[in-house]
Amino acid sequence: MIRTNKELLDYVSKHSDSEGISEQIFFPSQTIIEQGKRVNSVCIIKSGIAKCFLTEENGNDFVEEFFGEGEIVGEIEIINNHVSVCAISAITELVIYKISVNNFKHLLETDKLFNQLILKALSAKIRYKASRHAHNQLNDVEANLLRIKKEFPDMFNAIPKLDIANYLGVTLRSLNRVLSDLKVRELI
Amino acid sequence: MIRTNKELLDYVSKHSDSEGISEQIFFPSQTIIEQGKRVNSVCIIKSGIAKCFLTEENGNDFVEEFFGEGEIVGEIEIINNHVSVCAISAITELVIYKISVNNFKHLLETDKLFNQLILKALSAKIRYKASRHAHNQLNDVEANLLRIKKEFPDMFNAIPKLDIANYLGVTLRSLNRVLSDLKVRELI
DNA sequence: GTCAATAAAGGACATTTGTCCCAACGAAAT
DNA sequence: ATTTCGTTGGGACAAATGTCCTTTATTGAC
Repeated sequence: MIRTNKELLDYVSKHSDSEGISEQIFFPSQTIIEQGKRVNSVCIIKSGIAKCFLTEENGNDFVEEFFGEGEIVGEIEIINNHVSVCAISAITELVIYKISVNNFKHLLETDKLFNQLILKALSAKIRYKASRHAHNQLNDVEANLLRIKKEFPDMFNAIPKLDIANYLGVTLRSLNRVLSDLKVRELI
Repeated sequence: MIRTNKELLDYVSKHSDSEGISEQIFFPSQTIIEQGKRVNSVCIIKSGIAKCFLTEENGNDFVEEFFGEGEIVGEIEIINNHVSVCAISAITELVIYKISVNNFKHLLETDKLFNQLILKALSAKIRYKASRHAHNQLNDVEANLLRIKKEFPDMFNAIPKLDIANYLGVTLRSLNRVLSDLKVRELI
């Protein structure tokens, strides 16, 4: 449920003393990337949890993913030269490695290992999006909830309920209903 | 609604006389890639429409995307060295360019332009998956249907209804209900 | 030509989820 | 101390979607 990318984190922390990589701290609820805006650097999470989400015209949010250590954000926008489709904001306190656009492009072109790590990171994102959304669409809230709870039993202590509801694509009311029902049936 | 990638198609057709690229024809309902199996070549669609879908344990299908000219399949599995999460099958008659695993890896490492085209193709897949699934989760069937109908007005003549229902993540019954309701209200 | 399999259409009812409320609690600000 | 606001919890009802079943064409296999 919380995506990580250890290989990429290892690479970046080994190169973190280089000139092109800096560190930055964000506090809970701070925004790292805004939806619909141009991205001016790529970020890799050193520690903490962030949410990647999308706000629809009607004001509803959908949480695409929760990102943990080693996950990268902003790379898609730079590769495709587009504004961001999603917003990224900190859930816990967050430490990130920041790479400028030019540095990122330069690494991608000159560093074979980095290029491969990015290809792998993109492929991994597609894989888990595919299976996650298929599950989400094909099962009811209870099944989806039990599934993520299994992956991350402590989620309710780490992530606000509204974010979890938005990750499941349902209202907070529905999440609460399913939760209290599971408690009655002693399944949770 | 039907994804295409003109840039990639141009590249591949220019190189299609090289030794590493062959052509192959598939007929409607034939399988190009099986779910859960190792992939032994990358395919780029020259013409026709294919569906990329995932079958859950309960037997239900979810259609991830419809692929048209220039879309690539199998690259994710090779980059991440995994079995396929999805299956690919032909909806119309299909002509594909086939690149062997080794040739694909070789191109990725030695041809800067090809490398960039693959990075872009992966990023594009993530972008449209993100916005598509957010819409799907946050709106009802009617809204989702009208949205794809706008993109591809002729879809019901090109794609079986069950596939469209599985793309929307609902049952055929629900799709029919919405359709007849729209007809009554003369919105379709 | 016949038969099985597949696609399409929809009735009737059950279940799931959303909407609109109201209420309690705790954290942070004044 | 009071106020405000975000978070949590849930009742009552409405709306959306699923399940199960029946029917009608159509196509392809034999």
